[in-house]
Amino acid sequence: MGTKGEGNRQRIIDAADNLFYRRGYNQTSFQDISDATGIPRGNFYYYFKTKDEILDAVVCSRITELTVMLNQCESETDDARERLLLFSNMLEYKSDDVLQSGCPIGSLSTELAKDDTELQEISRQAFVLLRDWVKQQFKVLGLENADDLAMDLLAKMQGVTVMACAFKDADFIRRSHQEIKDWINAKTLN
Amino acid sequence: MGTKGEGNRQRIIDAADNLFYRRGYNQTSFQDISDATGIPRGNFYYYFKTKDEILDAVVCSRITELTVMLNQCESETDDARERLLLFSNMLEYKSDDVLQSGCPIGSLSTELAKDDTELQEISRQAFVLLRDWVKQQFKVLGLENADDLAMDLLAKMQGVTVMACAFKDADFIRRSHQEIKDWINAKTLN
DNA sequence: GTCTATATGTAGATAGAC
DNA sequence: GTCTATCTACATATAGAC
Repeated sequence: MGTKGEGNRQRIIDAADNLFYRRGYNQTSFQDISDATGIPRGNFYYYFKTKDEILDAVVCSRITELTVMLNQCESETDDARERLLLFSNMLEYKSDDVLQSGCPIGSLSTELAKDDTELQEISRQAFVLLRDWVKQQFKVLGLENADDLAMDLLAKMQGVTVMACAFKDADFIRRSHQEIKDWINAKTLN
Repeated sequence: MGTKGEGNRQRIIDAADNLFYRRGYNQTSFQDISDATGIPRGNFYYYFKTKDEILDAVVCSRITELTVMLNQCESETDDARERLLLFSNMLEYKSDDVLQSGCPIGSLSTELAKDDTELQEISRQAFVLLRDWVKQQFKVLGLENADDLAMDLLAKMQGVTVMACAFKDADFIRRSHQEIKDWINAKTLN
């Protein structure tokens, strides 16, 4: 029992995840999610009481995916510096999506900052995860200001994303990614 | 003739400008603008045929304001390096607004990237103005890669804005602003 | 669990009186 | 130029049959 239901629940989350990224949270309607999944609108309320709850589930899903991605970075190398370089690769790896829709986490946070405060707090959880992980890598490398460096790295990546998306400039992503890798090396190589 | 009308037109633009920034373009309704101005909804269509036209007028208005601000930077000093430093001050000067709603230009561009392509092109005009002006300052200082440096500076400011807004962190703005000023000096002082 | 029908509100846009 | 009334579409959400 419940297997079919949980399958549908996940399909709703996956479709919403994609639509929230490509069109934005406020611009995504239940009809859009219904069209993408084939599941009728009214059925959503069996799984989620409100649209906010779908957002919450989407952010949880993203956090799970990010955790998997960060674990892969950790399993690929024991060197925290190399882990940070792998993490920064995401920028160029997701280049096409970034140019079209920006950063899934950054753009959601920016959008929800203009709505109710509670909604932005939900979206912030994903940033907290990344910030803590990056901080931990700098910490392992013996750097005192690990949290500041974590904020700096995330800010660099967000800034590149915003400008590259605004100007649809893939070359800027490539060039900036290289500069970010140089910065990571400069900070962590002694 | 027309004087009262143009006054109302500007009041609509100013209210829309503020609301587009604080709530976002898509989340701002004609009713919101009506409430803010006291001008009835239906009246808007005398001045603008569509909501898109209001957006266009708002972006034009912002470009005018930015031009004034950039002219002030130019009139304050003949040194392009100092002009860039003055420009970067905007980040800290508008700190409260940035924490609450992000960057008016960056957040609008990010939002409209998820709508129709034409809308984002409208919002991009403001970024083009800033990019060209910053580029010109670097150029005057004899730097070869002036356009790259302009993109780098804008990306830095956008990144700081996104992260500071996400974490509501005024200290991060202050610290990052100092680092940006150091970067400008490092690039332009020989 | 699934789906249809519908309630209720509000969006952008229009028509036409004044 | 100004304002009211209204159109059509679509939003979130609910009720209840199956």
